[in-house]
Amino acid sequence: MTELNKLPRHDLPDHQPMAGGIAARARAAAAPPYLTALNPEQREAVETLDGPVLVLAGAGTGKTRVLTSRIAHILSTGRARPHEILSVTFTNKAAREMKHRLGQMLGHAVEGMPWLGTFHSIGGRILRVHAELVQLKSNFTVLDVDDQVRLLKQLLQADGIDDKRWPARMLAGLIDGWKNRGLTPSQVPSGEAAVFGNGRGGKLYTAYQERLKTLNAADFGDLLLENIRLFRENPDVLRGYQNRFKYILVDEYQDTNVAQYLWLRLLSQMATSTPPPSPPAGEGAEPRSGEAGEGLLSASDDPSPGSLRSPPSPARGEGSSASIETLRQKNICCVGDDDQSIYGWRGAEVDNILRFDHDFPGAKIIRLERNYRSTGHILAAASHLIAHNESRLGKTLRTEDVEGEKVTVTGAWDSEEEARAIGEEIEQLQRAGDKLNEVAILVRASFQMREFEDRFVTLGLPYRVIGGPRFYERAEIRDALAYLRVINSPADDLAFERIVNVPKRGIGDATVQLLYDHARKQRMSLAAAARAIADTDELKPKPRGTLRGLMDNFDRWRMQSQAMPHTELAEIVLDESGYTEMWQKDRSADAAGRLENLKELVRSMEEFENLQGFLEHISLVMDRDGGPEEDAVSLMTLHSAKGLEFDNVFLPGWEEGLFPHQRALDEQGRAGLEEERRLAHVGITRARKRAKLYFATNRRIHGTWSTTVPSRFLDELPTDNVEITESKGGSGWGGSSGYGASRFDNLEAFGSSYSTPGWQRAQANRSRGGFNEAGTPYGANGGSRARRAPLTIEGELIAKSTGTTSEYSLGDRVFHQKFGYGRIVKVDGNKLTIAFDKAGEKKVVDSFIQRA
DNA sequence: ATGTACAAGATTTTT
DNA sequence: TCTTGTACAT
Repeated sequence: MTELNKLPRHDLPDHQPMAGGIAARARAAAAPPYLTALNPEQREAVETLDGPVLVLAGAGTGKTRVLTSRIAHILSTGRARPHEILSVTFTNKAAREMKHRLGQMLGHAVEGMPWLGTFHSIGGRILRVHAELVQLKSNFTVLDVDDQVRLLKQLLQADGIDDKRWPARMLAGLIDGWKNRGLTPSQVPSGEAAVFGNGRGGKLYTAYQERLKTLNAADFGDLLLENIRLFRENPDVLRGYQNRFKYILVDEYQDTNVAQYLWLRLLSQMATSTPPPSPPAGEGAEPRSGEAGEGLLSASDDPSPGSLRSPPSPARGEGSSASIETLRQKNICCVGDDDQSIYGWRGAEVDNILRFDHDFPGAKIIRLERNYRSTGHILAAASHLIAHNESRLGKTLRTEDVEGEKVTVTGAWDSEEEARAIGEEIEQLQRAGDKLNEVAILVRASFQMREFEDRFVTLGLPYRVIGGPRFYERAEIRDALAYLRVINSPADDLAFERIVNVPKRGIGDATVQLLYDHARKQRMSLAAAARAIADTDELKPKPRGTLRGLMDNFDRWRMQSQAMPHTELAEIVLDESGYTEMWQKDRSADAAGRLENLKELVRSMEEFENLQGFLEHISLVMDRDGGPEEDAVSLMTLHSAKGLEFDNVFLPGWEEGLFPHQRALDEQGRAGLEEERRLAHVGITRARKRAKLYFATNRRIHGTWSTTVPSRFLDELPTDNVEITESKGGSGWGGSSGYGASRFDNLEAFGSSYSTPGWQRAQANRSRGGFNEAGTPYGANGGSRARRAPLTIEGELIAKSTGTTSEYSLGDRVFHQKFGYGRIVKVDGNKLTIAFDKAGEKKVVDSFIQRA
């Protein structure tokens, strides 16, 4: 308890004024300031340090503050040292915010907290340390979505699957989903594995994993899945981490998926729970991820078998088995809000939070229900709306703030008028002295943004789009990174493929396909294949020359990278490859900006010690700090608004089909509707002072105008807290008649149609697969393959000279697709010289021939 | 190998 | 409506 006490008052978060006066000061002398600033429920959440704790924190109840204070408290009571605390958040943004707040509270002590980050970044770190145990090299590359899809495209092509009917994106989504649910290839339910027909989905998943190993790569899902496998197969490693982390803190627990849950469970050594009671969904409900997680567990070695799988003991101990006693119940603290779970569509499992006390017997559940953010009307409206959800734990948020302004609902003739009306209201706020930084427009789908952008441009109103394409996702940055990646790890196929013809050098699809065929057959990387083929007659002289030139360039750069600072290397590479030149010649409007971005990239490399370190950072963080912000309206989707707050929040597009989104309804049924409602709840609760909802009667969807109907969510708002206003867009309509007649147009008239959701059909079509036969553990098929496929960089060298001896010998009669029949006259490793009957003597690689 | 013409399809998004 | 990707011609 040292520097914590010296905390200056202004470091305390601002929306929750400290109780003033002498009494408060007296208390402050007794307790450290990070505790006195808390209300009783928050304080309980901070001070309950022993055993598992679930903090059910509603919107705006200060959950981040609870987490930071809790860490401060752990440290100041000397229960753990900074490096013994594991704190995971859901996004980088949240991790940064957390670090920032802790920095204010703890000063430089934060530097000693290495385990503060996201699930994936921490999983990635653990994996790098133990890479050899999962058959990777520690310099493995982490594929992003784009790489992932391109790799899958190759696999599909090799398998003769039409990308039209079964796009690689779809397969990527499937594999992602499986990984989120903690399923290895052998555990994918057979029904789901059959998606491409004939169990092909599962086979492709296996092939994909094999290819990743060959390339010494992992995708984001692997960061956790491989981690789980690592822990399972190496109890000593697991034990090490279990001992290391004395306290585990989890933010946004409602958004954790099964893989994250399993990872946490292993680390915290919790008792195994039985699956939640099967949902009352009726006929043939699809297997939900909760069960899938159990499948994973039972299929492999649960560290604590038997006794714990029997019904969960609600109370700890209870005279039952000693094994529970011996279980170290970790001090895990999860913070979340079931009403803010909005990522179900990508595998988040609300059940995780709903069954917390099953997983952690004796868990203490603390509710934070005092909202410090919103005024009375706003909170009441949001609460009333969310109360329509059936599956929730239920919290009653309260505020001691003033009633404030009512939530407004405004109808507009069309989306254009909606934009105009909002634009005008914002200008009015601006005139009244409100900061634009305190204004946000939250849309359901990103296509809605365009109209607002157009409007703001004409008005000259400064705005910023949040969650647009990020820095590291820009094409030029990814290209530049690809060059660096190939230098850093030559086996990085995806990077190689990306830049092999950028700038254009005349190496087209045909050449790449040839390389790919060879690489796949030989189980080597594309770069290695390029090297092997560059010496043969498979290619025409021109592409062969360019290819060899490119490989030589890479060799040289790789050599230089040892000798010079990596920033300098980057400049040289971009220059000599002709990449900079390409953009300089480009006459389009954004070329200059791209060049600027490239410079920015080189600048940002300076912070890192070497290329390797920089690339590692990129693959895990892929994020950029926004510079200082000038005063501007924020425009973003509801999803990216989670965790933010603004004085004034505009919520356009509350129409059936858009919000709730039709697709959510079709695909997820009631669950989808409830998630949409949670999204609506999140939207409204972002507002501190004013929440303004809009709906348009006509909206252009994909170019064609269609008439829309106000969202059912509008009808679910409490009348007392809502005011129905007229559109100020002033384009004739909107005044006297129409929507004003009843509450929102003729809502009642079609209200009954809600009850016939199309989702039942959708759900019936789905497979109700059980699990595959308890299968081979993950990676078991790696053994047969490893012999011929040297994993990484070494593979290059082997392919280049000898090592792999050809299975062909002198004099063999062979056949070649292009050159026809011939006889082998020389063998050099896997390179053969063949006298062809028609084509004469050619050098080829053995993977292109077969015995005649 | 590359440029152009047309068709299809178009939530939410982090790592 | 507009973007993206694929088929076709150069």
